[in-house]
Amino acid sequence: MERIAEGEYAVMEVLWDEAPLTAAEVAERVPAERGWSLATVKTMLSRLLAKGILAHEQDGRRYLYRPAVARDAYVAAESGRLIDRMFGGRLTPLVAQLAASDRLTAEDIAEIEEILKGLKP
Amino acid sequence: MERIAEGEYAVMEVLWDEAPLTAAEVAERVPAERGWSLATVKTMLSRLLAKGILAHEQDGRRYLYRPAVARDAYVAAESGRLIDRMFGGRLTPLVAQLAASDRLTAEDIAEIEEILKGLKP
DNA sequence: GCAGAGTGATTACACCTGTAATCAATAAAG
DNA sequence: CTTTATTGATTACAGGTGTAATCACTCTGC
Repeated sequence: MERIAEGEYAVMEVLWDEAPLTAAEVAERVPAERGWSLATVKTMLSRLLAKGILAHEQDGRRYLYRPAVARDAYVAAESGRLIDRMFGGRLTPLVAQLAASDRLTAEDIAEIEEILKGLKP
Repeated sequence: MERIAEGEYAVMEVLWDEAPLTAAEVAERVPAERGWSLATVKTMLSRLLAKGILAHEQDGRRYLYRPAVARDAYVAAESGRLIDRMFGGRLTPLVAQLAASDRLTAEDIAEIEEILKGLKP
């Protein structure tokens, strides 16, 4: 699966949330902090199309864009890449790392334990 | 903290493992799959120096390179970025995601439970 | 002393990314 | 019909990255 650049990811967030949308609708929904022009959004859409991350269908004179890659699938791939690169492919050291850096609240811990319990046969 | 590009990361792995090293020594230790020339390694070293990720000390006619950023600190920062971007800053959905994608062995689960237990007051 | 090997510095170049502007076609408004 | 607004396509351009080659020194071995 092709990588999604940081900026492109902002566009995908929009379309994963709601699709299909026109270019203009996507531009409206991109977080305002980006301060993007419509032109910039259109560039992102073209690149995502070229990468096969988006698909589009004709709607009169314009296109409707929709994700061609599920968010879950992408997020799983990207997390896997990070874990492979930094933790030798193992999740345990990541958890240890985050634990050691105080990023886990008591609530997080409880939730994670819950998830893990559900995995045991 | 400046980002470390994918290729640069391979150089950092070497130096986090053993330092200080000369450019030639780093080149020897970079994974052979990369197929890098010495020149390429030197470029990486220069860029990492410019970014302040590496430091160097003179050793006669050449330099000895050593990390200026601890591996743990970098890995924590980078993991945090991913988690912020993809999981709204929460670790729980990451674990859920990985759990759902079959990346956790029974052993992993046990280890993570062990870690979490150690965190509880 | 001179030729060759090793070293950092400088330069190169294509591709990706962020951030658009411009263009050509067409639909909408008047 | 003619002007205007929309829309996708094409082009632009600087900065980062992968992947080096070349240059200018300077030790080392003869």
